[in-house]
Amino acid sequence: MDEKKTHLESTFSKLKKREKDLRKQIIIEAAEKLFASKPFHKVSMRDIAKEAGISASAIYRHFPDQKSLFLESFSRGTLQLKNEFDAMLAQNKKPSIDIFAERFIEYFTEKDQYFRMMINFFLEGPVDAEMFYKLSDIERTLLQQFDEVFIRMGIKKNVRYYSHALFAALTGIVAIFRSTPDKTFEQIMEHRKRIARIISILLKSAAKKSQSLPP
Amino acid sequence: MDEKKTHLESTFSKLKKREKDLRKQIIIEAAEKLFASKPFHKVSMRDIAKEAGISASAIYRHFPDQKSLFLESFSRGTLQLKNEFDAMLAQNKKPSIDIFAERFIEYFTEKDQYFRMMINFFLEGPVDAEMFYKLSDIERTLLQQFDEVFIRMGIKKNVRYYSHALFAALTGIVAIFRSTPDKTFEQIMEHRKRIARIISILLKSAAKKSQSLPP
DNA sequence: TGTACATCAGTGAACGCGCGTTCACTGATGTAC
DNA sequence: TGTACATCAGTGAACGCGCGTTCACTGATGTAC
Repeated sequence: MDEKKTHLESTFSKLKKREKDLRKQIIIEAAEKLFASKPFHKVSMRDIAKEAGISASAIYRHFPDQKSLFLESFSRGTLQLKNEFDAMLAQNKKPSIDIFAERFIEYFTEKDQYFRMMINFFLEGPVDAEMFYKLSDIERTLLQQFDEVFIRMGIKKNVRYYSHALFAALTGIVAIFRSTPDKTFEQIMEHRKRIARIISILLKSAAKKSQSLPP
Repeated sequence: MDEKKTHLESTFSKLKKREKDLRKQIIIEAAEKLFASKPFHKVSMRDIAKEAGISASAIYRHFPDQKSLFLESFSRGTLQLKNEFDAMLAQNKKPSIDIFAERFIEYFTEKDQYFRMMINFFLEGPVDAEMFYKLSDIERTLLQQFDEVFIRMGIKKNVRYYSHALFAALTGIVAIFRSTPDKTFEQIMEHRKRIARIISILLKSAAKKSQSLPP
């Protein structure tokens, strides 16, 4: 009886929690939509409220402040790529670095908001310690996944340098080749992938050489 | 007599022009100093005025608005690198791409303000047509200089792709590897150069292969 | 079943702030006669 | 040499605006007895 009551209570509070999460999700999705159309530091709480169909003050029932909202949006956004890379690593014993590079490009070309956020955090420094840890964590995770691919390709020395070179090059590619009035989304995507392929092929051939060298 | 008068007038007005330019320079240097310490969109006209030792409204005697001031600061800043690259190209018939890559890293590591500005313009889009042309011009010039180096190294096909790959990689390197409390300026510089060297060596070896292939 | 109370998402007005820019003005310097 | 006028860098107050956030309040829903 007592047990049953606890059980009911717990499912009930779970439902409530889920509802609350859904409300948060609506706000985050509104923010995300706006981030896609303008620089994220120009997205105001009033903008987000309007997009979500609520008043600005209501947002504060769900997020302590603007910074937390932005950060949560960003970490939800990038978590997905991390998960995809994990799945790719689990599925394929010896994956090629090409497909990781290509997926990176695809992902951040489609979710440009998050890319711009990432660069902004890099360039302007994180606002506080919490942000710093969360961002460092995301970066570290991506680099470790690249490391893993290079290790499985047989590289034994200086794996970190390969990962750094790849990560930097991919980031630069997305930063530089951007849509202009005379280029379509598809053309940008294609060009980014082409340049990314050049880099990953070069890194792969370097990796093969390093592999055949004596330890 | 008439001629002499004209001559005098012209040197006089030249003097006045120089004075005016010096005043502008003082304001730009004040802005530049502030850009080094915080995100440039957080640098206010009042900040700049205070740093320059004048009132905010006085700035408007020299620049029509904030955007023009920022743009002028940026284009003066990047012009220097363009000139250095021109000199390097004039001095050496067959320069190596390494030294261009290294100089790029050095330059933007020392003048991080301009790097952050450049990235910002890329990511958030130029404010108006004038800005767009000025920025496109700077980018095009840098790419052409890289093209020239690759051409002199003997590459005949797809030169543009090499330049794009290099430019993107270098940009990514400066964007990603940044100072943290536990890393000194020298360590950052060293790491950036190391990763840049990996990229430029890989591109160089690819260039050599492409050179030895039949046309 | 009915009543008093608690909880909490949401509202709209307001606060306080910093911003880019404008405006009327001052004072120094140069120019015309 | 003296006087009236023009030019222009610079000043400090003010304007108008948008921002993040707070506050007193409402109304719906659940809880206790």
